[in-house]
Amino acid sequence: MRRLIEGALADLARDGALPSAALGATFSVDRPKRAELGDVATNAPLALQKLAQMPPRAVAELLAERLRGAEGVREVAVAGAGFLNVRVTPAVFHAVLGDVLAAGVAYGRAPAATGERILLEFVSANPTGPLLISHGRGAILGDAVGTLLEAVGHRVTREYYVNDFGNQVRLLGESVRAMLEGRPAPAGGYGADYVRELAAWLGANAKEAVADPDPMALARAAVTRMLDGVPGSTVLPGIKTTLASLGVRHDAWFSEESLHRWGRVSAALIELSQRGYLEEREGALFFKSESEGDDKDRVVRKSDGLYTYFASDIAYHADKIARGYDRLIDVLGADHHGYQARVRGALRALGSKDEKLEVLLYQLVNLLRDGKPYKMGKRLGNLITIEEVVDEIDEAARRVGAGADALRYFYLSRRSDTTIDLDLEVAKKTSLDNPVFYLQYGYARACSMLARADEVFHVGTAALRLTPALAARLDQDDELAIVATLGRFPALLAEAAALREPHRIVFYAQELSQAFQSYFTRRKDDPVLPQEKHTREPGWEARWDWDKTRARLLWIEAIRSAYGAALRLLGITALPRMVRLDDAGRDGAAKATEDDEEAGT
RNA sequence: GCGCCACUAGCUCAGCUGGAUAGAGCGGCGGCCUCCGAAGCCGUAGGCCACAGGUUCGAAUCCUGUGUGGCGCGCCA
Repeated sequence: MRRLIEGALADLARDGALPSAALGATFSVDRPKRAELGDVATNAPLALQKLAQMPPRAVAELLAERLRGAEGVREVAVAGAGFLNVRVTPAVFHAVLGDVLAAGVAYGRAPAATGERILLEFVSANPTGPLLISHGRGAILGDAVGTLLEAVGHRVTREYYVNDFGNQVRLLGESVRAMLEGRPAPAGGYGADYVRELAAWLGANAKEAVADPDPMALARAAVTRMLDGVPGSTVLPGIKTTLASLGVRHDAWFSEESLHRWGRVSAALIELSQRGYLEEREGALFFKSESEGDDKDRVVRKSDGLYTYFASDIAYHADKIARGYDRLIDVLGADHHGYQARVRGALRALGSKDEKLEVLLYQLVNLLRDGKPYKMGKRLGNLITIEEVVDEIDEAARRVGAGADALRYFYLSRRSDTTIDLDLEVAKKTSLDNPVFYLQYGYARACSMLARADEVFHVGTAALRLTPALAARLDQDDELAIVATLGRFPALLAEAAALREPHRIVFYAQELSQAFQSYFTRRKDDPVLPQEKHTREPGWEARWDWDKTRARLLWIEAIRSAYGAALRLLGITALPRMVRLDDAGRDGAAKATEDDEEAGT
């Protein structure tokens, strides 16, 4: 439709009816807010008025004249100050339906590997403790952004940067050692339950690391356990396991320690030094990031001779560039936003284009309990892990995966730049009222109708073809409105990917589900499939309008495809059917969970 | 003090690359199951879009300022 309008404008310019300067204007081509106005609306006349130096209504009239008679256009109306409302022919809707049916769950996707090579770094939580509920946001956001980018044709490497070097890791090792020897944890060390479990396992299974005089040997063994988990432990399932249970995937695990081991850190610093970006002051080595737009210069080597975290970060980003990516995306929590300037500065100082780096910042998750701030601390021993929240919801919903779906929905349904309040009590109490189940229910309902059509009436959509005659049987406004919604999906997906905003997909899926479910409830008197009251009359089969049924089944199949595509992008399970939890069952399940918890405390 | 992010219905949030009468879920009120899944649907009440200026034919949307809240400003990671 946009092409049609652009074409019409170009024609007008060529004919001299419009100044060619007017072609530079940007305008919208959308569905009007009120469906009765038309199928497609554009504000082009309003947007063009300045450049065209004509009143908008005059532009609108010219454009309307040009569009009338164009293929697919049924009716054009000039409205308001200069809007153009267009009604399209049924053929346009049918073409959309054909596209969706042909593409299936791949609907809306661009051909693979047609875009940029992107390195997407996310989570990268310190491997000194289990993943907490607050880490979930970065994990799920990063994963969903990765999926979106892939869907529009980019080649994405998802990477977890493992901070297995430096103070924190050393302290983890020392805390384990202290635990093994019955001493209290060192200052700033770790003393939570999971360290006890970690120490017990390492003491029994990693004798070489325990015996090694190098304290880093034990620290490294501990990090490996934090990532892989302690077999059979619920306290320490392992970061990789937790991410897998959320459906979060990484392609690569990049070790910070390896940068040091292979001399990458010193090499990067030498490079900076040769370019005149390093300066020694008071015994420490500074990177002159202030000259590259940072607030102040940053230390890369402390006066005690040890490199800072930032030093490895320079080397890490230099390495990413060297690996040949077109774009580096770092998904970071808002508490790291200060990093951008210095890392950007370092890339620029190393002679790379800093525009390659894109920082996707997400605001933090505020934990509340009964409306009051809930402070978590590794030393307080009150850590809320992803694992435990997910398990609890799984149990309440009586399905493994329900917790991951609920958490993914929770995090993905909000824009990344707003702070989230997560009330643990409310989250538990309302886990079964989570809107994610609404999304899944709509999908299950579509599947269930298709299955019933196939099994009971032997009308499988796989064997059906959308012929023009069949397509013409879809003529109701609400049916065509949903087709129009399906038609929007590819553009929406492209936009969501470009803006790195998965929440747009959530709201789209919600809208689709709502329109779909509303349709069936409102049309109880005009069912797609024959009902009992029809089938008990002899000879009903000859009287039933099977073509209408076939047309609508294909329509449902198309909805199911787009719907499934959206859920897949979000990483939310598309369930072909959902086990009904009646009110008693839901209460019972919720109650059982509470009881269990009390028993466990 | 400086920087980043936000402020939209009672609550949680969409809408923000300017466009027509600002939307959804939850909660409130009132309806709808002998028939395609009621984890559903329909209706209804509820809004100085934080505030003040500015730009514009047009501002929830862009700019400036103010207020409130979150986060950051280590020779920590």
